[in-house]
Amino acid sequence: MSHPTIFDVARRAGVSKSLVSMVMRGATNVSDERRARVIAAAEELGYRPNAAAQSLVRQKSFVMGVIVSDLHNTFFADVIDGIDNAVRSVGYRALLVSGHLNADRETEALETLLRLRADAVILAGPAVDIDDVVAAAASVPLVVAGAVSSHAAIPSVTTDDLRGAALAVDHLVELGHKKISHIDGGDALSSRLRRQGYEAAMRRHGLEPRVVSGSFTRDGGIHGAQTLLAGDDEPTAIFAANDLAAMGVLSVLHDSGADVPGELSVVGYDNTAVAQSSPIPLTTIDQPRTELGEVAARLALERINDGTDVQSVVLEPTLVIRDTTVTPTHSRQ
Amino acid sequence: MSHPTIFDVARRAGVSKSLVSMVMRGATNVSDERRARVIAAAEELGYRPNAAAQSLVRQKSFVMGVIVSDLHNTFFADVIDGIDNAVRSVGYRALLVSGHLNADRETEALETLLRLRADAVILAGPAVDIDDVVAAAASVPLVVAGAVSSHAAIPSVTTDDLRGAALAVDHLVELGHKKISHIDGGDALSSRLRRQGYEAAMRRHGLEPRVVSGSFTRDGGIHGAQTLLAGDDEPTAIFAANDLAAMGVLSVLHDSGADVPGELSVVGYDNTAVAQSSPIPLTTIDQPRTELGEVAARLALERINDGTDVQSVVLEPTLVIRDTTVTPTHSRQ
DNA sequence: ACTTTCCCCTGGAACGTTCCAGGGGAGATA
DNA sequence: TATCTCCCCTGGAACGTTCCAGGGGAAAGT
Repeated sequence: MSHPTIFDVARRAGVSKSLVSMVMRGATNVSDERRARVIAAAEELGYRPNAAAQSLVRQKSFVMGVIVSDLHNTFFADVIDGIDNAVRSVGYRALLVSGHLNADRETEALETLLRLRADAVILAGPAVDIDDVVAAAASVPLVVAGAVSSHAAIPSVTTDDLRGAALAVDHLVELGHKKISHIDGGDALSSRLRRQGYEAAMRRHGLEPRVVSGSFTRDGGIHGAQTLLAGDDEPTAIFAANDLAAMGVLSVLHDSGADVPGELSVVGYDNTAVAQSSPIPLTTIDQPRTELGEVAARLALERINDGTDVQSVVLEPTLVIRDTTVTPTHSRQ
Repeated sequence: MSHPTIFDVARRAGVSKSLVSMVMRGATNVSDERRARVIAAAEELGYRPNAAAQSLVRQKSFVMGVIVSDLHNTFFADVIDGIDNAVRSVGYRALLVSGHLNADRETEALETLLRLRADAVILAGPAVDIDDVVAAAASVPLVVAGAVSSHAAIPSVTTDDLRGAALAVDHLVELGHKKISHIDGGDALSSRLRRQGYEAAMRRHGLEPRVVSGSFTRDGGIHGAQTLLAGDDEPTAIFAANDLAAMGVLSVLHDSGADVPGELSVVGYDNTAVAQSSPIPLTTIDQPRTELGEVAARLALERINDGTDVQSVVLEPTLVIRDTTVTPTHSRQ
């Protein structure tokens, strides 16, 4: 049950602990014969270096701590893939702690990672008040991924929500739509940006924006769609705050017998799994999630290595055209 | 940037390192005055105990390692919630490593956790060949969650797929369906069990089972549904291997203009987010995911504490009735 | 034959904790 | 006054590594 140490290996191989250490770290100035003996002994005993002891003496853990605000959101799965890739290639390991969408739990997660002496910490979509985190940032490089950091000392990597909303509007306008309504996502920062992007793009096209309030949930989409259908000036296209809300819109349209996309086009945001697996695959805005993680990891690694401050990064979203958007039918136009 | 140690705190508080250690661990036999001084000093310096050093000397890390086979699958998000809850309440921390649905990466993840000297490891839905893991099980308690372990030395926690399939069939039969087809999920163990459960339940009701091959993906559902619709004996209900496949079925039915659930009822499996957020919310079989994690964590903790071997556990699935299943229309019956 | 060089190896100190044996001093007891 | 308790505190050893200074011996140079 208990773990063999470097001494156990040394004894079995008939060499000193130092020689075992050298072999394990791949030093070159070791005779082939001794090296083979050490490797054999280590194998036989099932020896594994104790990372805690290594971390202590090396003053470095080669651990990239990652706090995942919400594991239920597959958005972060891709971000983590990106982090993991970037980090593995330079000999680091990504260790994840779940934040459970809860500020206290995130603070706790950060504490755990700091005690473990992670060399840097990436906050993936933090819900925690960033000010609580700033103090910690004094002892470890910190990077925020997928949310804007409100604090200058903490760099963040995000995508451009203003631009994403413009992409959606441009696409619909190009198809010939003029009456394009937006169901917004509430008070969250990214919701505000998407709304502003929508409004600006509409005006740029000489169209009148029309926003109804909603949320980042299926129900938000349902309410928004109901409001829009009840009005006397039905739109020909709806741009929802995210995919979940778009699914709500689709369900209202399905129940009311409206034909999608024949009568009404729908665009979501985020390109989540539901957008793909929906009965009618959803046109949506994609964020480069994996890249988001990769860039965040790179920033963090840079800060570990030279300690210099790094800039925040904003990445470009893209449009993914699927089956919920077409040219509006003439009768409705 | 660098972290203060127990000595820094001791110097600032004017006491010995041992006293600081005692205060940090909440020992009672310390005078109030000294305790206050130590706490103040620790606070001022931003002192955080070094978990690596603690782990070394205590010969215990209070880390529960978790290998998550697939972060993109929200199934595991709930499992992890369960693990985290169970583990936190006894002073442990769950540290996650992503397996990226890849046997090599999982082996690597296990290696990482073993080097960190996690006190136990939970494999959540492992894709790795369990035999590769058995050797590791000699040095650390191991528990498999959400998949059946083929090895006696490694206990597992799963839900009863045979029973889940029976639940689906019973529900449809109760509604009056007789022609119930199953689109299976391929070769995976759980797919086989669901198919067997379906077949057994059908025979129990005196009905003839009809299985078409598919997979655990949207495409699998699409192909299966196309096969069924092309045949001359259309079913009145389809039981898909999982929710994703069911979404594929729904999309084929949507395209062909078939009314769901009026003409055809559909049942999925897993109760994933798509089941809820689908335009027509999906009737499906739910696995007690959180409980799965909790039980796995409890088994692991038991093995840490008394080292005795523990039994595998099988939990009960439940039926979640939503909008894709109704009594078949007379004309079709 | 003596020194130098080089290769391969070794022991000791250090990393930041915990825990244990023991010590100083105040108050109680004789 | 001398002894005993008890409370609070301290220093040292240990945990499993890495890294450094240095050592032994063979080969090479003088």
